[in-house]
This record gives sequence, structure tokens and C-alpha cells, in this order.
Amino acid sequence: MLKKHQLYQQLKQDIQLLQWLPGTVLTQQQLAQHYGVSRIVVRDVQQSLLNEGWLLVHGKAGMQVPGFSAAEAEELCLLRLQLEPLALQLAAANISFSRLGQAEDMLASIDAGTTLPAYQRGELNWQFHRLLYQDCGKPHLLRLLDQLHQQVSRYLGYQEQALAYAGTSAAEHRELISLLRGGNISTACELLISHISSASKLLVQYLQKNKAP
Amino acid sequence: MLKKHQLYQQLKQDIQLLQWLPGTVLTQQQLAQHYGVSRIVVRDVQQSLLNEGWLLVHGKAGMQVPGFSAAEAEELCLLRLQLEPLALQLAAANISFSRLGQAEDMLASIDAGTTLPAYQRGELNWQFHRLLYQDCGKPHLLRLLDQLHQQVSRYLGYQEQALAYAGTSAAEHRELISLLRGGNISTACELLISHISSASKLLVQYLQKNKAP
DNA sequence: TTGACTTAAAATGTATACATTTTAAATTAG
DNA sequence: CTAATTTAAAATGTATACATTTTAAGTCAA
Repeated sequence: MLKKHQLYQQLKQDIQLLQWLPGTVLTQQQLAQHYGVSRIVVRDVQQSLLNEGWLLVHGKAGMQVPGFSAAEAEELCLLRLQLEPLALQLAAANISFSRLGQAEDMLASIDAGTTLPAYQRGELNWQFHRLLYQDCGKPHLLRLLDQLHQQVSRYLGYQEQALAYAGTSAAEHRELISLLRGGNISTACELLISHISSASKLLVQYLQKNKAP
Repeated sequence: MLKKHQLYQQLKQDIQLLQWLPGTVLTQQQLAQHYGVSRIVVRDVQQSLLNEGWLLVHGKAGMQVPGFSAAEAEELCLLRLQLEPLALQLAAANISFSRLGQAEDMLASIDAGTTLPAYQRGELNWQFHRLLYQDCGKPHLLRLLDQLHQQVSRYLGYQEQALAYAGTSAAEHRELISLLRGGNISTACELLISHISSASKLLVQYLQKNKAP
């Protein structure tokens, strides 16, 4: 029988992989029955997922599976663009060679994982970025970035190829490492900006073409 | 007997007004007994307050009342400074005269409320700012700003006079309105930046002098 | 037919009881 | 005395049962 954290992971993944279609209205009882847990567990998970944007409140009863929109994706990317360069700039002053090494290891994992599903590659990709920001010394900023990533990652199950390409531009990642190793912080921030920008544009364009569900 | 939302408000206020001292470790049972509700209600409220930073996880059992630090305050202000001017810039393009009127009404309320406790004046002050950002068309951005404000507001119960002064510089507020009415967006953003900056500095200095509990 | 009212079903909120995990004190071997 | 182990108490996790609220279908009068 599923426990709280397992249900959390499972339901989130099911939403991401469109096992529950956007617009669907779910009730606590429905979910409790479907996943074989008590409503108490569902309630806990429900509140977490509501906070993280994986579910929306739906009137006075029920929760709704959110859809996708180019406007929302654009907003999320705008916020990333506003905060991630700041995090990089702050972290760059403190970053150690061992941290850079960790990041390089992560790049190797990404290279090795070409056969993984898009949403898992997206996760690795974020973990790489996250390592670069790790030493910024601003826990609230990191928390916000994690939240933003979560919300962006909701789109990764939806469109397989567009972001699969955009997120994993290995050359830019390696260039970032190299700039940080050389202490060239401002150039690194600029590269990060263009890196995020171009990924954003691809995502938004994809959503504008393929009318979102 | 208290219901969920009432307990949420009450516990939050009790934390803000230092009825529970920073560092205190609370258990579900303790709170359930103290406020006369069942643990289920406490659990719901607990998770909300954990998400919003009014409580911290404390190991595997219990939750801890957070303390205050100049570093945290500085980080929160940095984030405000990074996001609020953006919100204002985006909103300014769409803002209507009726919205500006609402904001002016809010200023009148602030003027009329000089006898209110500091944390209530802080709330009105935020509602004024919030109105200026309202039309930015970016719901996620507004959500982040609300979160940030919540976390800053935790400090308002702590130090009565410092921010009571800093937050309510009526002249700057009116100047902001005037600039927006005149369509002078970039100057308005600059003023907002210096407005937030000076309030931030006061808060951080206050915390550095009066060693936080 | 429409619209307001009634009422039954369904969903969520809340309390209690039980299960599991965690904590920390007590005990004992080394 | 120290450190590891046991064990009881306390805290949280989970399930079930009951209460309240919400929804929506159904009825009836205009």
C-alpha cells in the first residue's frame, strides 16, 4: 500500500505524463480509491501539489488538473531569467573546484542518459544548473528556483522533443563551467541568460504552434 | 471551537507577536491541546505554515518557530528588489485610473490608521504596493511577491518602530502614484527601487544592532 | 416552462482510535 | 565509565467513523 511520499511522487508523475488529462476534476475520494490509500493521505498530498502548481483548486470541492499555456510558460521563463543569473552571480564568488567537478560529473550523466525519457533528462539538466547556484548562500532564492523548476517541469512530459533538445545543449553547459573555472563571472552570467532565453523561446514557440490541451 | 482557517490565522499571529518564542519546538499534540482542536486540523495548518516560512521542520518530529536574522531579511529584500520593479514595469503598461484611485484610497487608509499596531500598518502598506502590481498580468509573479511579503511581515511584529517608519513613507507613495498617472514608468521604477532599498537598509541595520533572538 | 424550494446524495471537514516511527531514558556488557 | 542495546513513552502516520457543507437532482407552485 502506498504511503504519503509515494503517493506524492506517483500522482505528480501521473499528472506530468498526462495519465490524468488537463481539466479533469479529481475528488479526494476518487484518488483515495484509485491509489488505495485513505483520504487523509490524499489530503496531505493534495495540499502539497496545490502549493506547487500540480493541481488547482476547483470551486468548493475537488481539484483540477492544470492545462498548458504559452503565456504561463513564458511567465515562468521570465522569472527564471530574472532570478537564475542573480543566483549564478552570487554563487560564482563562492564556488569551489570540487563543486565544479560535481557539475561536470552531472554533465557526464546527462550525456550517458540519452535514452532516458524527456522528463528524466529535464531533471538531470536542472540538477546541473542547481549545482551552479548551490553556493549562492541564499536559501530563499534557491527555494524559489526549485519551485519554478517544478512548474516548468510540468511541461516536460507534454512535449517530448522540443525541450529535450533545448535543455541539453551540452556545449553551452561546458562553456559555463569553463568560464566559472576561469573566474569570468560576468561572461558566465551573460551566457546563462542567452542559454535560458533560447530554451524559453523554443518552449513558448512549441506551445504556440501546438495548441495546448 | 476553532476551525481550520481560524487556527491558521491565530497561530500565525501568535508567532508574529512572539507568543511563541523563536526556537520553541511545537508538537502537533501540544498545539491541538492548546488551541482546542484535533490533530488533523493542526496538521493541515502546519503544512501551510511550513510552506510559508512561519514554521520550520525540526528533525523527524515537531516544528520549530523560526528566529530572525539580518542575513535572511537582507535576502528577502534582495528578492523583493529583484521582482517588484519588474512587476511594476509590467503593470504600469496596463494600469487604469480606477486602479490608481484604489491605490490612493489605500493611502488614505494608511494615513487614517496611525494608531494601528505596526503589523497591521505593514499589511496596509503591502496592499498599496500590491495594487500597483495587480495589473502586471503575471499570476505566478504575484504569487511569489505575496509569499515574499508574508516572510518579510514575520519581522514586523518583532521590531515595532523601525519599519513602522520605513514602510510608510507617504511622500514616496504619492510620488509613485503621480509618476504612474503621468505615464513616467521608468522613473516610477527607479523610485520604487530606492523606496524598497531604503526600507531594506533600515530593517537590516535594525536587526544588526539589536541582536536577533 | 420557469424558478424557487426541498431533499437526497456526495464531497469535504473534523474527531477518535489504532499503527508505526521516533525519542530518550534505563540497563547492561565491555 | 563508556558505549551499545533494550524498552517504554511520546510523537507522528494512517484508517475509520461521524458531522457539516456543498452539489445537484427533483418537486411543486406560479
